[in-house]
Amino acid sequence: MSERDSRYRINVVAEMTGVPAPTLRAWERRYGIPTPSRTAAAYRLYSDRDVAMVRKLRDLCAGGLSIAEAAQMVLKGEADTFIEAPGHLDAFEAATRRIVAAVIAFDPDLLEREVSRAVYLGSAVTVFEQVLGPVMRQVGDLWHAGTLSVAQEHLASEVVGSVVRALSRLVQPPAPSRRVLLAAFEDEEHVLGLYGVAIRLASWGIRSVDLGARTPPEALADAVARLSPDAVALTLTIALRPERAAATLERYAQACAGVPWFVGGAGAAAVATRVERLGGVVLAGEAATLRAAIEQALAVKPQRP
Amino acid sequence: MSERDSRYRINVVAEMTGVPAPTLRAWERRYGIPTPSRTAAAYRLYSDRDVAMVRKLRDLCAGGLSIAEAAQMVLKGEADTFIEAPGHLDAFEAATRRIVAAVIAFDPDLLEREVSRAVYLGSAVTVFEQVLGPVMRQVGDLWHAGTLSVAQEHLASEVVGSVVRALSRLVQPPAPSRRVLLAAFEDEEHVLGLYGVAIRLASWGIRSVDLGARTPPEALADAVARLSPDAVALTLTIALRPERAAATLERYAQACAGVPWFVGGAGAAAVATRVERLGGVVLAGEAATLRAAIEQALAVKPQRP
DNA sequence: AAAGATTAGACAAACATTGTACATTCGCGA
DNA sequence: TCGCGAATGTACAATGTTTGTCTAATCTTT
Repeated sequence: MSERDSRYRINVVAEMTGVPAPTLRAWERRYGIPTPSRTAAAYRLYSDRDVAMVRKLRDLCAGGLSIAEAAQMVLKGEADTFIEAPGHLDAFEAATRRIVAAVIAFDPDLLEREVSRAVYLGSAVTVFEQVLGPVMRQVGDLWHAGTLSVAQEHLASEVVGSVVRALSRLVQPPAPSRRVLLAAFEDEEHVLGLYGVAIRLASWGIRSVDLGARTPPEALADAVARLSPDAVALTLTIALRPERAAATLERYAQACAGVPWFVGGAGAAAVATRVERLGGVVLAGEAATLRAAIEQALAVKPQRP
Repeated sequence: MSERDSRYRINVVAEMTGVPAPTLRAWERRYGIPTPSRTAAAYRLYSDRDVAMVRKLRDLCAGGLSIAEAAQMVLKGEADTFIEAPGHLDAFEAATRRIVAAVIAFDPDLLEREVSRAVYLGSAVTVFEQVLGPVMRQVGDLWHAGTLSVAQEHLASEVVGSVVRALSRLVQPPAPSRRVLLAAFEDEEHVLGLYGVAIRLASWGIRSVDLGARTPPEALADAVARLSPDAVALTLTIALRPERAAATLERYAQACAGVPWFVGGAGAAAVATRVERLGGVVLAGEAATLRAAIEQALAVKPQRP
């Protein structure tokens, strides 16, 4: 390559990779990786290769490995079977891109393969938050932009949806734990977010019961009455019809009578004030908000007897 | 498949499987299963095989076995033969009844448990045909009869649907094989039958690509054009609006231009004559018809180049 | 002189380990 | 129907490991 290898000082590398300088030194001291060259005055000079190595280590760690194992892996050259990131991307971004590319190419086999592979990239929560969630967001965007056909969007939803659903069932904590009821508003077809919530809840030891898409308020009321869940989470990505929004929300609020309830999803912000007036909680930032809200809600109501 | 020698720390495994870390240690101590390798500092390192083992134990427990029995079974390698165990019809019927009972009782935990247990009763096809299919039929009937609430129907669909979907993905034959495109009519929400078809096709070595619920004819046309499948199978359980039925069917028929296409499901009989006039095939007795029809259709069109 | 790098060592938080103990739960015989 | 004992998940304590960060003293670059 005619590319003369540029050299970076440690703080530049820290900036580029997000790994603090002291940590970089610690990695070198403890695992001997990377081993940058030095100036006459012993200042570290990282080559592009070194930087790529740091990125690889960082990604492997994010995937659940310890730094010691990651280092060993990279040293033994095994890392490439595990992650093939084109240099400047981290593993999750790369996986996301490959999956979206498979959707664009309309290649179901490739899509299956890439999605299955992504599942091994880390814990369920990580995979959902870093890969499958973003994939569906991008697919949605591309679809709205007219880049993707309806068929492509369907295919992506089907494959990714089924994997996420399977993941969410796989990680369910054992039975005697608190339970959250999940459902989508009526006319709401998108339930991927619900599975994401289920996965996150599971990682905090909370089970979820999913009623799925298009759950009418009467059904929700019925389920709440019979199951007495510790909370209810609803997803809303579409826009409620303005003239009926108030009535609809009220019916859902009544269905949740006495149980903490949350509304999340892209369409939640639009109804935030109404929801709050009805005693519900709107999940804006999702992950962070959810954690706080759930903790607060479940702290009040102790473990079921 | 590629042998991955990834190694996971105990907490990662706990999150992946939903089995708490202390329990994992207890299982290892008491039943010697799994026996993860150790780091120099005696930290447990679980391989993918170990993780799969934990999942199997977990599932077997969910299916009603004690952990001791499950462990013994997995150790002796019986867990897989157990799958093909003697299929007395009573067992299937009993499982069906227990699952329906769980739906009626509105007990999500019991439902999960019974469904998980049923999965180990036989091969994917058998389980679907003998248990999960009948369950959904009965649930549908009970719902129509007003015995089940909407919430109960939703819950059953969600749990059974996700299991069937997972099954159908699990049994997909390897890539270089003939391919059938599956989709539901627009406005059609019930896709369970499609997964059943996918499972059956898989047992004959045919892959399927699923576009899922509410696939409009344009999307189908797009998918047919891009994927050139060997056949298309559509599901219809609802009644098409009479005044639009002819036009709708025609659009779907055109979407399938040149490819053998089938219509199945409870609503198929009602449009049988029209479908046949348009060159499609109606699947009446389901299993038997499907086999014959598919064989005939795919015999004409050879393996894709 | 100020900003930034170097080393070595120390430290604390997070996480694992083992062994023991405890509380439920469940099946079985009384 | 009542308890008894085995089975099983979980808690606790004491100890050890891993790893990011911090400190102090010194040196280089600008």
